[in-house]
Amino acid sequence: MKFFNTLTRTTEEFVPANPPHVGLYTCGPTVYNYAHIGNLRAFMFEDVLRRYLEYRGYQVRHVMNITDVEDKIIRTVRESGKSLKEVTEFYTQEFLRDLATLNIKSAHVLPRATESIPAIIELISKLVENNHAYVGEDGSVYYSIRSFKDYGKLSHFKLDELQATGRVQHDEYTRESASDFALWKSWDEADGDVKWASPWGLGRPGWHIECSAMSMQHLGASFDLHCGGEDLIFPHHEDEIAQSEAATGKPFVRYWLHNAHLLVEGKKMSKSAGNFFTLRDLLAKGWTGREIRYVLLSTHYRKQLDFTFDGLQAARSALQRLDEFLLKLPDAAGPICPVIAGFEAAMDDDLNISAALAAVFEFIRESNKNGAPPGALAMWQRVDTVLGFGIPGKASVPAEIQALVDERQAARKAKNFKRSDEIRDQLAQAGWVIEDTPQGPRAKRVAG
RNA sequence: GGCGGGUUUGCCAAGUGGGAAGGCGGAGGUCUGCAAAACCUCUAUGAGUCGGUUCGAUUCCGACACCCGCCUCCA
Repeated sequence: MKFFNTLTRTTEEFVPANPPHVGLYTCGPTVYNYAHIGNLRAFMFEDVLRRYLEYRGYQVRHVMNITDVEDKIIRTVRESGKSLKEVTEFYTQEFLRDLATLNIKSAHVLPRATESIPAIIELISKLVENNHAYVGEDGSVYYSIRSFKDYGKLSHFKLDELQATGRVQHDEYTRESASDFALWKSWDEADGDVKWASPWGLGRPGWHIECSAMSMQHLGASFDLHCGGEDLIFPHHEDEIAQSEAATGKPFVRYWLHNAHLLVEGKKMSKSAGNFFTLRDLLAKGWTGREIRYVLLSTHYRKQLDFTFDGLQAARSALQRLDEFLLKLPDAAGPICPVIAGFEAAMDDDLNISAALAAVFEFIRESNKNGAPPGALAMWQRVDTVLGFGIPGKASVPAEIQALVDERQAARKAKNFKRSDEIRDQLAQAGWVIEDTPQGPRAKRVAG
């Protein structure tokens, strides 16, 4: 199995440090608002990654942090008059619900930054002792980028090539170099009750340090996989490497995987453009979690994805065709048939989902034409542990619906087509479609 | 300015130095009392533009055009 490693910018064979165990850390949400569809693409990619690793027999330990203390959260707390805990707990639960809607597997460990303060302080202390960090006048602690000679190895930026932008100059904190970043931010009045005691006085952790502390706490000083959106490459992940490796002297992460962002209807998602969607927005428009799942995972994770309503419609049609196929498969009994040709080869190749889905649809067409191989349903159950679309139940037709189907069939036999068409309309009203197949009528529930 | 990605059929989207997957849509067909549903078949002599290398390029190299991302707390 091969992955494109951001660190080397090449596609490399994946070899875990300690097989069959795999340590996977994925950067989680900052819980001050609902996740939007762009956020969810990242979690979808990570879900497919994890599921495929498990499919391949690895025992994955998946850790995803919840960032529950941060500037934007504090602003929300201040503006809402609620407590930090109230705000972050609410959005954390909403986030987990979104993941469930999309059938994204929950991480095994979901550490919160606010529950990891001791580990964070310990890590910062180590960096201060090592002279990789220093305490500013106001009691904030900063990481000294110049102290880490490999700084820039992930993003491939050179320090002197970094263009200073407005944000650097506007920073309210004191530090020696504009590019140094805060490990610990000293408390001020605007922070309200959000504060913890530390060797440097009251304050709160910076953003990057929490991921270093929590990932190493749960996965060790070195682990296999670390993922996130491509925007996190710099500075977030670059800074994580600097902090972690300066503290431990060991290589932090072996494979870095990053997903590209998405556009909505060809444009960058923004509230002012009116193309900003949360999952609840899409559900309210009548789209289902699995349709959204299909759209989000069907484009390769390193390619920019254009999220459109045409795409959702296409996903709906494709899934209907898949469901139709699965419903006609005989129940599994006996041996499983070989996995769809090409599926694993495609997924092994840096999760080439497009090619994998192409293999799936070729299999469907071939099976429709010449009959599915025995054990196909059991095989699909295994494939679906990766795709996560779910397998439609052989829907039981309610008795009153079946009675109408039978009555219509009797009317047809008696050539009473007026009556049979009435019943057909009636069934349509109730959300059922009749398929008159050579084997007789079949009632099918229609979506929407 | 620095670093990086992209441009494939109506839309979405793969692979590949030697006649371009797959999905959606569209067209035709099978089935049907008629439909619908379902299924089958077909649907890019051409891959942003111009050069080069090669027996041969969509695939390699070089220009150019356009689009996009990152450049200090946005997945």
